[in-house]
Amino acid sequence: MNAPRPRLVLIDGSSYLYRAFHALPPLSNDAGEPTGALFGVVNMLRATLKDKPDYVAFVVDAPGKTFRDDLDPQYKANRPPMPDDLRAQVEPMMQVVEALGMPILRVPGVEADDVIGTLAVQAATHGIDVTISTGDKDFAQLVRPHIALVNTMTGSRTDSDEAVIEKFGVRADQIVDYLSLMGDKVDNIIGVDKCGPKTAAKWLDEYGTLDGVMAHADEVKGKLGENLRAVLHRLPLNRELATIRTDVELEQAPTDLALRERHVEDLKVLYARYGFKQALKELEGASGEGGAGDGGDAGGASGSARAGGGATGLRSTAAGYARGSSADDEALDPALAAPGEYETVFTDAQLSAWIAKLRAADEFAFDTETDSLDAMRANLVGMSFAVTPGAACYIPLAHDYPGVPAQLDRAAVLDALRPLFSDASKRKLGQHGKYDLHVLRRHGVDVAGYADDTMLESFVYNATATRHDMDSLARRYLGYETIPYEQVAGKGAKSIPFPQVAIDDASRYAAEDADVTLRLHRVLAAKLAAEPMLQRVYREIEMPLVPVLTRMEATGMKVDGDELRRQSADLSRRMLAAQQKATELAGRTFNLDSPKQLGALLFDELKLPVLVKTPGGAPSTNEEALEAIADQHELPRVILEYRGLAKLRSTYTDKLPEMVNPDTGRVHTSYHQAGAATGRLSSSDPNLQNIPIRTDDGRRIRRAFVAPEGRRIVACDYSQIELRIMAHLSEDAGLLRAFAAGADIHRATAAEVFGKAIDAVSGNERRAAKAINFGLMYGMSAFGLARQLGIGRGEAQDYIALYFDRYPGVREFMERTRQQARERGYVETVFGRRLYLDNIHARNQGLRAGAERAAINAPMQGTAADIIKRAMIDIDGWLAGHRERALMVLQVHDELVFEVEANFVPTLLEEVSGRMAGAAELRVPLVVDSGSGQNWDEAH
DNA sequence: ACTGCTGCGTAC
DNA sequence: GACGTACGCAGCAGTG
Repeated sequence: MNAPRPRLVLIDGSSYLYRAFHALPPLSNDAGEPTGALFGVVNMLRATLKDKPDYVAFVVDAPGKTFRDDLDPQYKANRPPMPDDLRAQVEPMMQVVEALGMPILRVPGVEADDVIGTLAVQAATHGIDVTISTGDKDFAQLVRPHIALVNTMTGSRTDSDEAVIEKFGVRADQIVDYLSLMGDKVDNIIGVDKCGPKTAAKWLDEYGTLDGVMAHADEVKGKLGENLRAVLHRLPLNRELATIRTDVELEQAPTDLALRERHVEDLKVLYARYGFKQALKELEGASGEGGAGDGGDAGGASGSARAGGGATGLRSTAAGYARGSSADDEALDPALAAPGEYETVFTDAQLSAWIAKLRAADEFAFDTETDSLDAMRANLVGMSFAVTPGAACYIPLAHDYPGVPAQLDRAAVLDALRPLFSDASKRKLGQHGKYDLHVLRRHGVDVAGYADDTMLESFVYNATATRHDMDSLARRYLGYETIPYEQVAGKGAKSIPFPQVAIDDASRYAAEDADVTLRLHRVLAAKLAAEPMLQRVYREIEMPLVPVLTRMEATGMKVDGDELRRQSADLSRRMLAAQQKATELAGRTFNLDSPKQLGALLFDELKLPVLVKTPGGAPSTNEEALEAIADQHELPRVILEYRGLAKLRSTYTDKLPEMVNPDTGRVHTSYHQAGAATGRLSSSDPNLQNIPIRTDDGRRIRRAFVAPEGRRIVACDYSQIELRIMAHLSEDAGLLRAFAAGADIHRATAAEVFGKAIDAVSGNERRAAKAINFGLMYGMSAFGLARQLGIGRGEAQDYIALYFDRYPGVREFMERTRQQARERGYVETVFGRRLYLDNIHARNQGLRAGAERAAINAPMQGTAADIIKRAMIDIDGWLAGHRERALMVLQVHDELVFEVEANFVPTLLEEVSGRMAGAAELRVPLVVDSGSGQNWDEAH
């Protein structure tokens, strides 16, 4: 054997201090000095010294700038100052390190990482075995022969390429590229939005290096692909920032770092002072295992209040930007990005002057600032206005902090503004104005003439760009960087409510909102004007829908909270029974909610076969997987039972009662008008578009959506609307005939495909036909159909071939749609709404196939969305004369729900059905089914 | 304590 | 790899 190589341990001091601080409870000594982090670090140091390294260094950052700061002024710009409780532990830590006899390295102008990197490489090339002791994954890039990482907090050791691959999914030489893709929040390195370890590893596996990923960026589909392309230009900089230098000038060589004699007396004093009993005992020659210090106070619970201090709805969501559409490659006008001049209105004279300006204009932009993101609870804190680009004002109304300047009276200001807001001929414009309409309405101001909304302009112009918040739009269409909300109000737990934001800061932020909205409108209105069909979708569908949705949200729906709580109790009881049964069957306890633990139990311990994998490659425990092994063990069935119950309770019966607004006693969902690229609405807080209906337990939840005394719930839904649209678009003779005859479309399809008379179709055949019908609309393959029906792939292929044989128009329609997507880069709905497909020409087969499936689905899903939106606008207009008797309360894609006076039900059914059916003239009739009852379940 | 990702499941 | 569009829950790993 060779002589043992000498060993060098390089300790990443800052990393351990911070990690120990976060990982350990906030311990303190008898004098009340914080000691948690110190305790962690000291234990780590003692463990390190037990192995008796030949050389050792404790490396920490020196204050001052480094080359990374020069590369990127934003580097580490987000870092909050060190918490006081941690700062207090730094000096004691250095004293302990010193007393232990460890050399301390703190090199001005060089980050600790680079000191460690340089020493490690030098030592390794001079016959020394190096261990880097750190909790920071970035160091994985240094792993190579004779350089290993160890994390003594977790006990993990990474000492080979295999170990790096096992941990990160990439080789050590790919780590820098991997980090560049993910970015680093704490260092303020902007990576690819939504790209985490899995995605980064997948891309690097596929394309080898960062350069490879960048070269193939146009093949990556979906939002991730957009996000990747958006930050492409930054990635080389990220690589530089993430690369640990191994060539900096240092005064010390590795061999200068011999461990010195420890200073026992100093250590005794320090250990005693901070209460490290175990360490003290060891020092005094005794030994023993045991208690790791007295527990201090446990970390205090924090409020779970939603992030307050919201401004304009989407405005305050996180940044992150998407590439502009394929339709707007023009250069941006630099004048658009110039800073604005803003005025804060404190006096009546200033207010009068601004009102005069607003009166003189045809159109103005406005925005509200509030103390909550929830429009149904938010209080008005200030308002801003803009009439000409670059000039805006902010009127503070309810800022409240010590020394706050006198502000105008809120009620008086609103009274003065009311005539402007109620004048429908005065065009108002906003960004996500539905939010502001709610706020003003709740403060006694009804807005008429809400004429333009930049979020909706952007959505109609290019729905593929996923973000339509103001910050993203300003960046994309103006080249303008807005002031982030976090900059004025802080972020997360440290954020302050908007009323406490200094008026000066609030003014810059809020006035900018109105100014930028106006600038954006100028740009986007011109773009839309150049596309007459899109212009119509915007003018005739999206804008008129805004007040309709506002009314529906404001109305809300009555929910019987007590009924839901009873259901929760019942579900809990049954969950407990399932859990006990599962424990019995497993022979041990485990967390039924943890797919990881469940997978280990089923597939490792019980050795059940893995028939389904997750997209991440792990054995799946989803419903399909559990069904597949349910005949081999009792446990999977019990898990399925538990899952079903847990889902209902956690998502619905527990949560919905919490969401009842105390002022109205109802739940007020938010509809997101720019939510789904196809033009559908989405619903959140709570999402009322995914309330269960398929199982009996699920459907019970709908019984809690009730009508008040004397009223009924009425539900009207389109029958098979997307298939009817497919018939319309494909003009397939067979499909048109079936719908014209009013046939049960799945049964009719089965009769055609299986060559039988309508009456001879079996239940199973109808089920298969239904799967084909739906599958086709989603672009499903034979493989998918086979899986869905549990049949062979060949058989599934036969069904599909037979289908296309009987309905050749459908095949042609699908080919035509793909063709159009390829030629023009987009597909459109019957009403001209467009969806761009960024990946339709991707070289990557999977991405391209995905884009083709989306292309086939979008015209049908989108046309259905257009139709029901038109119906809603029409119905809302009719309901204007009947507000006391009937309210439109919900939309669920192909269904509208109303709350109606009992004696008005027949009228409403007739009117609504007629207006829904008449919302479009297609080659097939639109059929509407409806029902009524005391609750939403009965109405079906 | 907080964030983001993963796995899963609900709707149309 | 294999079915389109959403929202949201719990677990979990990572994090100065």
